[in-house]
Amino acid sequence: DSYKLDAAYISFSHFNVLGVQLCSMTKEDFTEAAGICGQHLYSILQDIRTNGEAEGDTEINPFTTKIEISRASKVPSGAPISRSADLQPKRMQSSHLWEFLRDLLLSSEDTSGILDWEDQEQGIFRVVKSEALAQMWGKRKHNDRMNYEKLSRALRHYYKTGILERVDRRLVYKFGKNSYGWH
DNA sequence: TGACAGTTTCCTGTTT
DNA sequence: GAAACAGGAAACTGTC
Repeated sequence: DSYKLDAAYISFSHFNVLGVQLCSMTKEDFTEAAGICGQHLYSILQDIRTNGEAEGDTEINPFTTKIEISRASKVPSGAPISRSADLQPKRMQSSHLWEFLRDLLLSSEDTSGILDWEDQEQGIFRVVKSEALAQMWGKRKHNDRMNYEKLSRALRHYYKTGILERVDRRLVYKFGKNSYGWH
């Protein structure tokens, strides 16, 4: 968001490295790994290395933070940077429930009042038709036994990870600090 | 093949 | 009484 880049076009799979390793990459290594955004990303990295944190950008980017937490911890220190033959960026269709809800809220298609924003600026939304929503989710996951009880249990797991925050109202949820893309 | 994240399923109890 | 919420526990599934 800060650099007006579409994260979907960045090959994050090639950056399973520590910060030290990242900063020691040559320009050729970096641009090869980063794909079509390589040149631009490399100049941003050089700027950060030279000037420290980008001016006015003291917040942690939740997207990159997510990558660090979920991927980097699995890579042993000093592991070589992967060199996949396929360096083309891939637009993955995520199957995560909260992203499904987010995309439904943001989509222009008619959701027949199944899910609605209460306050988009704060990320607060309401489930209007609980069972219909569960059926949509079940359809996405090819699971015809899905229901709202199970869906809501999955949503409650998000409270402890900060993807969602509690709203003490029935059928009302709020995106938390570790969610993104709904603003 | 094992570890892990993200659910899914089932359950008991509570609140609205 | 029904629907929704809360959260523990274990199983399952896809990815790395």
